[in-house]
Amino acid sequence: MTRPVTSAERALTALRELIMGGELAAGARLGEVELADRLGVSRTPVREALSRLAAEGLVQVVPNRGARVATWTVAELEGVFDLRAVLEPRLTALAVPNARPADVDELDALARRMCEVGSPGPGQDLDALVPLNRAFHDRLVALAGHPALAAALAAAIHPPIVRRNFLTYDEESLRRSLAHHGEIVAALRAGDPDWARAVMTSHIANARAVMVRAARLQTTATATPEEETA
Amino acid sequence: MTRPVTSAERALTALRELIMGGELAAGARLGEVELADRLGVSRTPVREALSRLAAEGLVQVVPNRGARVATWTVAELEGVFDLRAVLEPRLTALAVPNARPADVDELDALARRMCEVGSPGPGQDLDALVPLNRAFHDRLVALAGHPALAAALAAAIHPPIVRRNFLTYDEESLRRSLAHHGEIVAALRAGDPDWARAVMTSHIANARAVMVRAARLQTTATATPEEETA
DNA sequence: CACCCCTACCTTGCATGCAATCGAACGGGG
DNA sequence: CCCCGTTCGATTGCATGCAAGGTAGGGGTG
Repeated sequence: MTRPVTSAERALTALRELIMGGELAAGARLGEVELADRLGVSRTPVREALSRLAAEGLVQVVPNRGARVATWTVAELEGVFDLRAVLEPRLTALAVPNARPADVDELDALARRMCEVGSPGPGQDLDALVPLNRAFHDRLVALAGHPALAAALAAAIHPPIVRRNFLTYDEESLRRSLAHHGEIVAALRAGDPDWARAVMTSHIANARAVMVRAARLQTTATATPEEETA
Repeated sequence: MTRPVTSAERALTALRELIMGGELAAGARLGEVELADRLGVSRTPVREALSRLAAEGLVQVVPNRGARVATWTVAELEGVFDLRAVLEPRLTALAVPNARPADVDELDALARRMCEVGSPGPGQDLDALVPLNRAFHDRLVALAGHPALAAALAAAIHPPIVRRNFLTYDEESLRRSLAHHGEIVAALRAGDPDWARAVMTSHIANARAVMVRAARLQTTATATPEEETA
């Protein structure tokens, strides 16, 4: 997570944010000059960013025909959650013996903060939840100390990632999800890998149910393919 | 597997081959101009290829300081095999219901061919084994019909992939490995996912033992860090 | 003699220009 | 009226030029 200093990296992160944030709709055309203007750089770093995003699976590039924001089907989304259901519990269990008290405290803080901004009431801010959630899971991934597993997870998740994640959670599922984070912290503190693994399994299953339902709604809602550039 | 038509794609595949084939040693410096000359293109497609290879994990890029062929430790290699031990058996089991007789025949042909060129004797050709093995596993991945799992696997494996894979197999392990391919074909024909999964689990465990041993030998042999460009 | 600084070269990073390719609109023929 | 060939426009793909940053080597000083 180094500060992007080169133009290419800025373009990369900016584009990622644009796509993940939903500002560039799925299937939207990504013209090089247009993006270059928008980001204030030349086409070269934009091309590099598009290339890397294509490798990540966030955009699809057809030679001589430009790039588009990647789309995914409900089946693909379900596949991703199948995979998360296998990998993330393992990863969580691996994190348990590596978690030092300071690490657990950090995760605890994140979990509590998520409960604050995620609970219904005046302080609710669902947009703030997304980065907190990423921070929580990233921290957990780092604790597992398993680069290959992390790479596999990143490769599988990046594409259909939780685009505008928590906006699709119903209240009950969201409460469950937030509770899971707290329970994972508890399992870490207890040093119980099996417990942590089980909670994460529930966590993914819960998320899966939410996302699949949302995807179904979305695809039926936008049955007519839309064509927009921004 | 489309024929690379653009220079960037040719550079990408060429570089991959160069690295995977061992012509570019791990840690070797990858100068843009040098590679451009070597591949007969300009620096632009080379840069793009390096970028994408960095995303794949085959090379490491430090801003303003160029790219090097990625190196990996024994621990990382073990991590990769941990992951394969989880993912590939699942994937194999998924392939079972999707495998049509024609597909099984194709895999059967590959397995038999591998036995031919892999068995000790006058016809032995270990170099020919590598592409056959890749074809076999790729075919299996395709049959599973699980893009996310395939992406995760590719992300995890690509880096420390089977570089000059079978050269490190001792005779007994190689025989086991070849037998596994045949047995997987049998499990597919029988339509038994559990059988297929079990064989693949053994297959990965066997490969793991071989690769880890080879990596240990190699790292102790080249204890002094070498610095070479080609 | 060791350490530090300064300079010069090399490499990367980015912008821009030109050629090739693709898509679409237009006109002609069936 | 519909279909096909052709031309024009737009966009990508690649090469090259220039500037910024980094590294290595040499000279000077403590």
